[in-house]
Amino acid sequence: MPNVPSPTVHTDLRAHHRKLTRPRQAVLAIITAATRHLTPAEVYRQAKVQYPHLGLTTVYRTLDLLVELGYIQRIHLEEGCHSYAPTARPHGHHLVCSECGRAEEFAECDLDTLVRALQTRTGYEIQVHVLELMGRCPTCQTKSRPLRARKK
Amino acid sequence: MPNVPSPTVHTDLRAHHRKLTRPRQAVLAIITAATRHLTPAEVYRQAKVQYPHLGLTTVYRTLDLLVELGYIQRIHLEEGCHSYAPTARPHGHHLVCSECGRAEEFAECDLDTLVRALQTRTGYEIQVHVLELMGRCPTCQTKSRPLRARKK
DNA sequence: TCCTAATTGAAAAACGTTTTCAATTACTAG
DNA sequence: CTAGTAATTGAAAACGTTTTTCAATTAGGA
Repeated sequence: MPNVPSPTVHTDLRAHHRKLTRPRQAVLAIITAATRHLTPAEVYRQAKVQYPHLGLTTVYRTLDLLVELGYIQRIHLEEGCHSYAPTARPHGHHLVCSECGRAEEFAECDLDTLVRALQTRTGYEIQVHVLELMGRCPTCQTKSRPLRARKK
Repeated sequence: MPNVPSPTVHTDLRAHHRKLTRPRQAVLAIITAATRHLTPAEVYRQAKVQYPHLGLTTVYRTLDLLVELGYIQRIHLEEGCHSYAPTARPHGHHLVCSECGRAEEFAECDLDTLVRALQTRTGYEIQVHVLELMGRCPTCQTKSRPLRARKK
């Protein structure tokens, strides 16, 4: 049962003189239903099932569009930057293990106070923040501390 | 006045059977003196002044090495992922204007509570945090506000 | 139903990054 | 100080990802 695009998306698109095409529906269905962040290539592969004629170029363009409209957000990971995730889940920050690359996601970030103070002091209008934490995950802590962890 | 590599780096390298070569010295001088994050390409351009024969490949390799040794850290920004910044200066955070690229630096960041909570919850040993804020600086705010900033 | 602007996909170009490899270089042992 | 060796180098090529180009197609308002 293919995901029916929410009426809101439809309306939003119309408001911007954009069209709700079949390729877009396919991309939308995949990315909004995603339980984890997906790379454009992953979205492409999955959305092709629903609409086999889909082109990769269109996936990129649609993801851009959805970010613009605020339906999804672009996130940055250590390995192969640039994944996308539905905005529904309020914005995820990441805690990344610097040894094995494993990552945990967390939502809370108590930056409002800081952001407000900085806005006042600098006059900037702060729109986005990127917060990344790095450390060693429990598993890597148990392994002997690696003197020379060479990446293959 | 070319930056003399700190004796510590020298020692660290020797301990790992690595060499302190001229190309590495050039990269080291640039990245450790950087007042803001630099992309590999920027490091390349700047380090070439000191050592014109430098190759881009070597810049990538040296940056990797310095991250491994903990002298610099890789950070992720919205535009053109992957920049590097010296770890030395205990964390300077940046507030970057997304229009003109101007950046302010700030030191305070009240993440201790968050960090402690996350350590408890996830079992990670959190070592580093990167916090970047983006917005519009006062000057750019006075310029016409872009209703639909289309990326060129 | 027609018209037009928006959208599409394929191919090619443009990135940023990594790999390969023969030549060079810095350190170490003698 | 010199020779030997392993680490390092840069150019070129390979790579994967993202963007651009462009003619053909399509959705939705008139």
